Amino acid sequence: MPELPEVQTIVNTLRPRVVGRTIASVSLHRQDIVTPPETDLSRYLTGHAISGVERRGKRIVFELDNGHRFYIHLGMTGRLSVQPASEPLLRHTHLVLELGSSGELRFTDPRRFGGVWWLGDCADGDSDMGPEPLNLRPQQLLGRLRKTTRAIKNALLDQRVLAGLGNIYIDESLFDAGIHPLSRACELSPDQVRRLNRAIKSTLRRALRHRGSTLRDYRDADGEAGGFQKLHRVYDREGQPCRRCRTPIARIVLGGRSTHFCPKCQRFS
DNA sequence: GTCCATGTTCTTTA
DNA sequence: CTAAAGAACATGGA
Repeated sequence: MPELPEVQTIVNTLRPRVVGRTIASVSLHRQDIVTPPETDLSRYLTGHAISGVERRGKRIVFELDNGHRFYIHLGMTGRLSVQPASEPLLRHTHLVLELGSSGELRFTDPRRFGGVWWLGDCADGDSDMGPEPLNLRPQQLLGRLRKTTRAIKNALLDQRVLAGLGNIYIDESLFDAGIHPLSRACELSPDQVRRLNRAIKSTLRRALRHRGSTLRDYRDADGEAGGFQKLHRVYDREGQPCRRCRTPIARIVLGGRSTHFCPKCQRFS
């Protein structure tokens, strides 16, 4: 469910409700969502205040008053919500942090592709991730894309190339840039890369303005759905007319994922 | 029963 | 050896 716009919206809604709060107690219903596996989360978290919440790629990074950090990744179906303790727990709620008068921070994830990663005082846990797409220079993008012969769609799915894009926003950005998803990353012209860089930023900014896309599960920390799915131009629109030229949107499978594009607006080159 | 799903990581192939 | 493709993970909805 979560790509950069959804994760950022969750962070924005979470922040005012958890920053400054002290974790009174921890209940972990499944140890197997925690990495490293033997981490004693309860011992590390109980009694500490949350001093900050930030997004890095698709990760939600929490900082404690002692400088220790951990992050939550939502995988495909993960949700974070802040609710009064009196609200019934959703099924598949794996972690609950008791925050006093603020209520409880709950992590729910049916498919369990998500989880909690303990970083402790480790300075960086993100050396394996690419740069943030919202402050990216076209020259940087060109430098990273030039190193791989993969289809541009597959290259952009790789979080080591760019951090935060996923299946929806890649399809939407490639449409905006007029680039065919099968184009080899290393063969894009400097002009195409400039257009792609602009398209990624404008797509993400528009999605952020609409608080992300809710296809099924996604909700922000207040339980609100996003609205950007109504503005998708290609994602999940197979067979429907292109909003620019009326040609039916095509769907192919790339990197094991559905890939949507307009065969006329995104010519193969 | 079938196929599909907003993601990542491990394994296999070339 | 490396890069890229494919399978696997777990659950639920159509």
